[in-house]
Amino acid sequence: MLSKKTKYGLKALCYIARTKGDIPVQVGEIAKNEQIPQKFLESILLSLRKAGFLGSKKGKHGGYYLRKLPSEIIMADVMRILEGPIAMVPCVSLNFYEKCEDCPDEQKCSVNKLMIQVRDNTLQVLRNNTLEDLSCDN
Amino acid sequence: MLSKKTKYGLKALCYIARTKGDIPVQVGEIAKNEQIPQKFLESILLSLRKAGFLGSKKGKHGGYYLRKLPSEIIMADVMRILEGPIAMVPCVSLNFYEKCEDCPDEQKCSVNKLMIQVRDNTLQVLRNNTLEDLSCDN
DNA sequence: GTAATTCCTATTAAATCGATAGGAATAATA
DNA sequence: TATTATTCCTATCGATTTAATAGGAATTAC
Repeated sequence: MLSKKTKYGLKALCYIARTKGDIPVQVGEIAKNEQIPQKFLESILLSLRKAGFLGSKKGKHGGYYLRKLPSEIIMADVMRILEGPIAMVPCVSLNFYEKCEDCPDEQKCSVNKLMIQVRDNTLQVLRNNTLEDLSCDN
Repeated sequence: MLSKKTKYGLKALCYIARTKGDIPVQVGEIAKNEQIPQKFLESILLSLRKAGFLGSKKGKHGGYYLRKLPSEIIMADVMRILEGPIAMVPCVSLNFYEKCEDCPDEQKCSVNKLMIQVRDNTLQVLRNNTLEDLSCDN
């Protein structure tokens, strides 16, 4: 299941993407319009900023803005920051690989084989979708 | 992330599938060979039995056996029993649909659109893989 | 210097997951 | 019939994760 963090984060990115203004978008405004707990959203946008997707301006009239074009923000990358590994088991994760302690031989593990397929298909979708594709204009 | 329940369940199904004998396979044997807590495994096999994948025999020399051919046991169905919904959000789940309380219009929700694609691609894999395909023979 | 905002850390509350406990029901067999 | 071995069932516990809240420091506009 998708965490609320990820869901909120994606919605916030969309919100920012469709705000065509010069001034940064404030957390309070997003929280209000997207019905997201403000303090929670603060921490989410902070991590998106640290990951390089967002820039911020502090103080009065501060807020967040995109640091790249929506078409350059790949969903796979966003998901990895917000949700963590895309793979369903660490032993098939490309970016968060970990060996399973209970599995003597990964090559022969049936679960491993299946989850590699799932991962590849999920990745295909997430790599081909950018923030622009989410049609945030509605 | 895949729950241990699902992982254990899949491994147990494989174990049973590759046991070519007339007598049912006992929980204790599977637990020992696959390094799964026995009591936990009991409850997992019980749910797989209730879902119709396994049959059981009680009492001495009892155990579990497959009720279908491995080639007839679809991974998507097993996953739904063990792991729950395949979709990452309830609003795009085919078998466990639920409306998002925070989303005014599903048709226009950007997260919804993305997750439908992820679901479809995941389903394609899980529907095309059966217990037989997990190559449990190794 | 005041108000408004991001930034940071800590804490709490709730939910879920993984595992355990204890025993009832059932069946084989000596 | 008694004993043993197994599935079956319910309840609970502990740990972890998730979602949300709290409080205030740092920064900036005016």
